[in-house]
Amino acid sequence: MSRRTSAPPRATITDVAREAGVHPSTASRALNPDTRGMVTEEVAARVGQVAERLGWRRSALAAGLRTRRSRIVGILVPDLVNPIFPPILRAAEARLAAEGYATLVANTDNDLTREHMLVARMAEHLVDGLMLASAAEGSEAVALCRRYAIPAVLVNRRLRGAGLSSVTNDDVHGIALAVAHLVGLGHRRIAHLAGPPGISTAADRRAGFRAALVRAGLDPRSAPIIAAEAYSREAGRLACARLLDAGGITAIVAANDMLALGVYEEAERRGIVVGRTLSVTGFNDMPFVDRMAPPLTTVRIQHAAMGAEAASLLLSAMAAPDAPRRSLRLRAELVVRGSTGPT
Amino acid sequence: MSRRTSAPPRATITDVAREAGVHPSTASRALNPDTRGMVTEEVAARVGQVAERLGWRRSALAAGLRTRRSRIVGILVPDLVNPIFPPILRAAEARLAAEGYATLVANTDNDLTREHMLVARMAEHLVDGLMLASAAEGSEAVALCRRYAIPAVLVNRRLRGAGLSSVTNDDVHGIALAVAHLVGLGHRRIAHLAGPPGISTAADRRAGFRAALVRAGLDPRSAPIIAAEAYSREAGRLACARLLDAGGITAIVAANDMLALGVYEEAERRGIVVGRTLSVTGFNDMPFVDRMAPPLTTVRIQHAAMGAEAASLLLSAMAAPDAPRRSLRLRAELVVRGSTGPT
DNA sequence: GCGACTTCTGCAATCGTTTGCAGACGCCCC
DNA sequence: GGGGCGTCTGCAAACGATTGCAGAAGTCGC
Repeated sequence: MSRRTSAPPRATITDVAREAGVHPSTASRALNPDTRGMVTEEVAARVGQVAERLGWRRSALAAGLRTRRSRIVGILVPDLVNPIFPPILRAAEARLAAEGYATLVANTDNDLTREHMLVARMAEHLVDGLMLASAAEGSEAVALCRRYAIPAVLVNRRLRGAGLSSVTNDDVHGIALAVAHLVGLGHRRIAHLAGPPGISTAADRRAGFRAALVRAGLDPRSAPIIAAEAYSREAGRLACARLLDAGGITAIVAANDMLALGVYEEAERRGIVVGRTLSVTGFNDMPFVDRMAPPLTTVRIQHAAMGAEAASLLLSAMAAPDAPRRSLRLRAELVVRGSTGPT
Repeated sequence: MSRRTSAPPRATITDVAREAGVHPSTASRALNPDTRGMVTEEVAARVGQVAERLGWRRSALAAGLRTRRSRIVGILVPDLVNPIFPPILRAAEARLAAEGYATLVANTDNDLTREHMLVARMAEHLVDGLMLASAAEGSEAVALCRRYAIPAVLVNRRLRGAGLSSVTNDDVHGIALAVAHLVGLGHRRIAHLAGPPGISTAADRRAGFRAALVRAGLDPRSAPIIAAEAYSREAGRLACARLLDAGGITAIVAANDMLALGVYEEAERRGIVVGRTLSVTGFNDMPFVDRMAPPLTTVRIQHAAMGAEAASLLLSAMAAPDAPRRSLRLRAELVVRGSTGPT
């Protein structure tokens, strides 16, 4: 409203053209790397210099309006504060920035209404692509992308029938590593502290857990599985309490480091020594879990690679919207520390 | 280039106008909350319905081109993976989103060239404002903002003579809390593990350290101060090694939790028990430092408030570019845990 | 020396909104 | 009944770039 504009009017491409003695269209061609070849070397140089001297900067708005490409991509995360997202975002942003894209970031709070609004807003800004790190079941984000014809990829989560490329961890394999490790230590009564329902990582890890037990010759039906309400410390603690109340277990495979920390807390309350009386494994290898007491045995995933690959997938999808979808699964590895020990 | 457009052409305001039997300008007024009052109730309703039916979405590009406002703000951070930034970003994004702004995020890597390029890119996108969480000395970001007439605020760092609003922690007071705590425990030979030079937080905390010693009646000249090369674990460990080599100290006030963790590591290597033989304090209260071994005594800062306040300041600056600058200092509090003990 | 061909530049339309200006219309009051 | 005023809507010109088309040179070969 009240933008008291004392702003020095920015130079436009028309100014540059006039100053360089050429037509704006020629200036445009000279200034755009892709079309520079269409003008004489000499003209290109002259226009370039004038542009430099006048401090000209392309207006992404005007260019985007004409070309219908904003050179912006959006990234939706549930909650940036969750430590697994920053590395993903950082890697993705780096990759995209290298290709000349700016990155719009927004938090959905796992709130579908909010998510809807944010996707719509991004559509208004004509984002060239969307990276969805939030998609839970019930999300309309995918449908909206289709409606607005915005290329999109999923990261960290899959979604059935979304018809989108995705990059995820090999959760099944990762959990199998944890289970095999515990079995190797002699554990037979192993429980699973699962993630909240409706989230693909939770489902995959739960399935991986059962499969791994079977492979180890154990009966999955006798292995307790309890789902936490959320991927949070407190939810983990509560679920753990139920697990311990049932009794009889010597190890817990948590779906997540955050949940594993909940286990630490409940164990502390009960005077149980993690790593001795009770073995615990996490998932993600968040920063600093190597300095917990005890250091957490966990499954390390490739955060940065996930972001970078997702960015690549998105770039492909933007370049060729009709190309077939691809799903990448990134290898996970077990990091053995002090929270697991022989039974 | 090859966007094989099978895209269903989006409805424009002209389509809506035609369908509603009014002129595009009227439709524009009806669809814009600020100008809705200029048209009849009845027209507004009709246009609104048609827009809804046609699935019309305002093109932020076209609107921005005309109004010279993009409704986008940019946020520059050095490194999103540094745990203090996510909460700041999250709070800022929430506040800005509520006001209808989208948020462009980019990492500078503390690389001035990169920073320059990113600010330029954001200027191309005609951001309405910029939040700089990265500004170190020597940064041209501030100058660029002035040149491009982009309202900006600093967050977490100050910059002399920048002439910008800023929101920071009360570092001096925060460090004083840590020092007073240690002195209260009987420590007299206290060292400071300072942050890298050229960064305002490092300078403020260093100054706070000296001032606090004086206030406690100790001689600051006999208190060793060594600066780490960076705010990182490894840099902290190296600087700590030099501190311990010099000998004679019973406590270390680290400028940062990350540096404090470096102290943990070096202490471990030397068989020193943190919390007993050596007391250590951090700064920031990053997630999970409460579960370190030992739990870290540290100064808690108001991350979220910082982001929210910075967003507010930026909103003010955008609304009234010529209004006077304001500097907020947020109160810090000491959280006593296991890493400090009586000498 | 002329036609065909290539290479470079200019012309003008276009992307989708917003907004100053002015006209139309209805109403009130003298 | 007419002048004045207020309210609503239409007109057209921006905003700053891109691009299909066409014309102007210049080149080459015969």
